[in-house]
Amino acid sequence: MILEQEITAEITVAFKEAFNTELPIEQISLQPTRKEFEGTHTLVCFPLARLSKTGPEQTAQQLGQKLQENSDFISDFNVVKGFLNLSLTYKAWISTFEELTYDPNPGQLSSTGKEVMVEYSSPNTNKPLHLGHLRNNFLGWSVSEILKAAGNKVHKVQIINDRGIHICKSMVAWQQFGNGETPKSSDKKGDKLVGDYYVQFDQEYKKQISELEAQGLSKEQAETDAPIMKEAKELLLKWEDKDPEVYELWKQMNNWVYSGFDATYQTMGVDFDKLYYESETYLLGKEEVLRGLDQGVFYKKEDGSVWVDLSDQGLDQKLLLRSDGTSVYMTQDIGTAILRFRDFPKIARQVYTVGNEQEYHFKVLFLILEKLGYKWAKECYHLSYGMVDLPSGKMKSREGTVVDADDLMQEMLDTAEEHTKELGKIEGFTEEQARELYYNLGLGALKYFLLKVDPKKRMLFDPNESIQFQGHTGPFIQYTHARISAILRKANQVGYDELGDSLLKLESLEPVEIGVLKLLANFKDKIAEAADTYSPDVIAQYAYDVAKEYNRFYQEVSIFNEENRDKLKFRIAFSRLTAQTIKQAMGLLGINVPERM
RNA sequence: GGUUCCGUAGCUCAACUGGAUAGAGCAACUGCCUUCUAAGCAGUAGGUUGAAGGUUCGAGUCCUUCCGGAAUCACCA
Repeated sequence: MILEQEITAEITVAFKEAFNTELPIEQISLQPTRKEFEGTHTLVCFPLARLSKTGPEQTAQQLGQKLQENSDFISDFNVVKGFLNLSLTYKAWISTFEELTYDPNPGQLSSTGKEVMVEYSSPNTNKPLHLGHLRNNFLGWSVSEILKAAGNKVHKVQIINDRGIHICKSMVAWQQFGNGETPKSSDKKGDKLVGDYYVQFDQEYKKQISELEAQGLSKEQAETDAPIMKEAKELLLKWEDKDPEVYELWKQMNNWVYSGFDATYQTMGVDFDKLYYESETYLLGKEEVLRGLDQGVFYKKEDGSVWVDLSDQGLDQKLLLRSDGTSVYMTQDIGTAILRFRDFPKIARQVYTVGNEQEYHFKVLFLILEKLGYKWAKECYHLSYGMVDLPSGKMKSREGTVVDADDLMQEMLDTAEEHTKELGKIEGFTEEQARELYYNLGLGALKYFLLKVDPKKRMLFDPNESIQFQGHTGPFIQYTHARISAILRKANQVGYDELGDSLLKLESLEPVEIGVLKLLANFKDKIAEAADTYSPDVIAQYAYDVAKEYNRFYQEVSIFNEENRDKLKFRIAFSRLTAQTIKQAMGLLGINVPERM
């Protein structure tokens, strides 16, 4: 990246000399040279033709000439149409390598001095986590790491929707059908147990509705009259009144869920710095809505419900408080946002990692916060990601097509084990090391699969076709790292792992080596790009490119059979730098890279 | 119906934000293990970028109109 700055600087100078005109830096579009042409960097000269007052091709030609004459690191050039392809001297590449190798903060951009909050996960406490949550968590966690690497201080948080009618449904079902079942007594994960009662509530509810309908009630009437639903609503009221018995049950069932979630989070390898609970923020949201009402930002309808009118923004009217004074989803989110900026007054940006089905909700939320007079409202950002679809379409719990997070992760571990054993690669592994490897490979494959895709886009997951371990996958990249590790172990044994003054004595580089170096030099740029666009897929693609290019080198060039000792030492140091870069890039995705596999 | 997003090889995804002959992986086919790990490497084949217009040196990318799909528009969360 420093390389590109230097090239850009040289171009500016050369342009002025050649055409006697200033070339504004933003006009310089430097891009990687396509592999069918000679060179590594390409300057697009079409836009420059206007300034140079000659054709694009001539511009490129003259500019190339000047660069070659004046620059001590541009060795050659060629022009194809308006494209100026530049080749750099091997010395330029060696000094690039040197810079990277002795970089005291590899993979870490200098501090921006900014604090960022990233919210992700935020599940309901009535259903176990599923495939969609996996994408959400991996994304949010990875974006957090990328933002850190880009020089920000990051707070990872989530809001837990622990309050509301949904949890009351599980409570009612448990009271009616549970016979005092606990996670311990049934040996079930707490979130699964509570989830089962939620399903049971739904079944019972439907049964009661059809019974009532059979008795001649209308559908709407049956839905409100069903005894089990009445009971759930009653429970919610009691909860709001802090009825001790109800509150106790609520707490107990939520705790079951939390311990179940914790186990899942641990397997996923994600964590949080702070948790927010809806039960602790919704009252603040209510206050804010009432304050807004006083200030005339909102208005009240005859039935007592409170609304905001966003028709001047091209949106509709939106309910903020029900006629009975209870809060809705939006109310809680208003409270949460405000509380967060109170807790962390310095945060410059708040990122909400939430599915794209809620785009409208967040648009409205941010507008409301602005109307309430919060200046930071424009710093709120909805990191909207696409759903994970199954071949049959959307996941539907009613149709039993939900892919459970725990099950899927376990399946990945099993597949990893199967593959590894098939390949006969666990010689000399202890039981524990083998298990660790299966975990790293299984989760690596899963995380890579979910993160390599542009977050904004919906993606497809076919449960019948297991996630690949070959090709453009996590294990491919992990494998490259393991191979390099083997080389480094050997180098350490044979004693060639010190670079010494070998770099000074090198007289050439292989094209593949330059290919890898060019990629390695891009790492920080990629981090910046990924941070700017909240896109772990940029890093995923990058790690793949590095691994792919290194494998080419590995195949073409021998390390330990190299007779020239300086070359040999360089290749080892070069391999080490590659491994380090792969490790860091994969680390940003939450993927561990093994030393052996 | 209004709004927003999407449509690229048989399948899953890219394309440096308007740049060269649209690239990878999987699946298919052909080579490469007595040499640092073949979860690898090299190659063949596969495309009218949903369609038609337009903008310009240049369009998968921007504009218009169609076609097809998704999300959203609740006193649900």
